[in-house]
Amino acid sequence: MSAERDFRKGLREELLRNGINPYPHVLSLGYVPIKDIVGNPRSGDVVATAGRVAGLRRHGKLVFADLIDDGYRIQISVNSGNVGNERFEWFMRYVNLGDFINVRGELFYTQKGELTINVREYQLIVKALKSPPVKWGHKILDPEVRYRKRYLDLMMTPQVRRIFEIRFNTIAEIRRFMWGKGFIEVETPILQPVYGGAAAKPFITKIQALNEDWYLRISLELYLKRFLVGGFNKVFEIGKNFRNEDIDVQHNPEFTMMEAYQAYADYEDVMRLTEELISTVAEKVIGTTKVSYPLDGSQVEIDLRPPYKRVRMIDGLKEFAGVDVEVLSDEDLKNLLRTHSLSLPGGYDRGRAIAKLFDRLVGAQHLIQPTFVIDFPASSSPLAKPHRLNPEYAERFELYVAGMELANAFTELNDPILQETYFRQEEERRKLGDAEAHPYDWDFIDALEYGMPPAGGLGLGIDRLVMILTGQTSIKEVIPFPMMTRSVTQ
RNA sequence: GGGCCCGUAGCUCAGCCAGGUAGAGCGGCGGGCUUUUAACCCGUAGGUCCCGGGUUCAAAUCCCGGCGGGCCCGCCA
Repeated sequence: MSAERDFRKGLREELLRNGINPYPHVLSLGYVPIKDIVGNPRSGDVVATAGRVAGLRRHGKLVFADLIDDGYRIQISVNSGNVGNERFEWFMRYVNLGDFINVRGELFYTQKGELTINVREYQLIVKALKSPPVKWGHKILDPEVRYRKRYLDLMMTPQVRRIFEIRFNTIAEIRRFMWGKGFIEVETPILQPVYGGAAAKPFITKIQALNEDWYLRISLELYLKRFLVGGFNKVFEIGKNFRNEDIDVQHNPEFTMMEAYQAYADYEDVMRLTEELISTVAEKVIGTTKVSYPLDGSQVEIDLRPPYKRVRMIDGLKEFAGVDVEVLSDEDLKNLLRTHSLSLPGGYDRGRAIAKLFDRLVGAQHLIQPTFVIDFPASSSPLAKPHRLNPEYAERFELYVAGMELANAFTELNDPILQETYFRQEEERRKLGDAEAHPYDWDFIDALEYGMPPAGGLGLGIDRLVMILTGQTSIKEVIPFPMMTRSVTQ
C-alpha cells in the first residue's frame, strides 16, 4: 500500500547487505547540540552535530538540507567537491527526508547569508521508513491525527512543541515554588479501596492479588490529609486524577492536579498562597502575568497579578444574576432550578441549589479576570470547615479564570464527628440517586479521630492553568496524549 | 443524552446539489541542475472515494444504518 515505505525498507535492507548498520549505536563523528552551535556561531569553526533531515534541496552536485535537533534547526550543505563524488551519490541515494544523520564540517555563511555547515563527513544514524507527514513548515491540520499521533504534531509544529514546553515548565515551577515555601512533595496511592475528595464517578478496577474491586483516585485529598494526621505540616502532590465522566473541551478523564495542605493555615492563607503561586509561575514560565485568551471570538487580556478579586457566592449571585438567595424561599429556589432546567440528583437541598445556580448563572459567563468565589453553602462542601461566623456556609473558595474553575480550596474540616455526619448525608444522597456523592471513608474518619491539625488545603487544575498560560480553549491542546476512542486502524 | 458539520491519493482539497471511465497541487519515485531554503524544470507511479445495506441499467454522488473526528448544547458543584 505504501510504495514509499517499501522503497525505504528496500534501502534499509540494501544497507544491511552492504555491511552498514542503518541504526548504529554511537555517533562516530561527535555531537554538539544544534542549539549550542547556532547560539554562538563562528565562521570557520569545525563542528559536529546530528539531527533529523527536514528538507532536501538538490542542485546537481550540491544539496542543501535542514537538520533539526531538539527543536533547533541549522542548514547543511553537501557537495561532491568536498565529500567526493562517491560519497555525494551515496548521500543522495540513501539519505531521505526524516532520516537522522551525524555530520561534521566547518561553519560558513551562504551567499544569502545563512549559517550553514559545509559537510566534510557524514553518517546515516537512523533510517526512517516513513517520511514526515506534511511538508516541513506546514502544520498537521487533521485534529484526529494531531491527537492520536502527537509525536508527529510535535515533530512538525514548533507552536505545539512550545505549548508542551510551557506545560512542563509550569509543573517544574510549581514544584520549585512549593519547595521554596517549605512544602514536602509526597506520593499517595492512585489505586484506592475507597475513593474520595471530590464529587465524581470513579473508574473501577480489579486487583487480582486481593480479588477485590478498587478504584482509581478521583482526587488527592484524603490521603494528603492523612499526612497531616501523621505529623507532616506542609505537603503537596502533583499527579493524575481519574474521573469517569465526559470528554469535552474542559474535561479529560485523566487530568493533572496539584494539591497542597498546610497545618495552622486557613482558606485566607490559601488564597494568598494561590495568587502568589499562579503569578510567580506565570512570570517564570511565560515572562509576564498578562495573558491573552480567546473568549467569544475575541482576545481578552487577563491579568494574573495579585490581588485577585474576592466575591462571596451569594453576593456574586446578587451582583451578576440579580438573584438574592437570602430573600428567596425554598420554593423560589426550586422554581429557579426548573427555569434553568437544572436538577439536583439525590434530592433538593438549599445549599446545593445555591451552588448550582451560581455555576450556571455566574461562573462561566462573568468571572473572566481571576476571582476567588468564597463562602460556599456548607451542604455543598462536605470536606470543608463551617464558616467561623455563620455555619450555614463553609470556608471554601474556588478560583475562576476565564470562566473556568482553576482551583478549589477549604479551611479543612478536622472535626471527625462532623465529618462523619457529612459522610452519612452523602451516603443518603447516593441512595437517592446521586452517583457522585462522596462515599463513606471509614479509615479517613478513624484518622481524623487521632487528630488532624487545623489546616488549609488547595487543589489546582494544572491542565486548565496551562490552557490559560498558552491561550488554548481545548484541554486536548495541553494534554500530550488526550483520551480518544480506541482506534481500529492498523 | 440532543443538535450541526466533516470523512475522496502520504498531505491539503476539488468532484456530490443535478448518478455515467476518480481529479489537481504538494509529497514519492526516475532524470536534469554547484548557493537553495514551500528551490526549480521534465517525466512517472500512486485509490477499500470511512464501513455496511438499499434504490438504480449504472452510486464517490441519492436513501438508511453504523464507525471515526470536530464544534455547540445538556450533564459533570
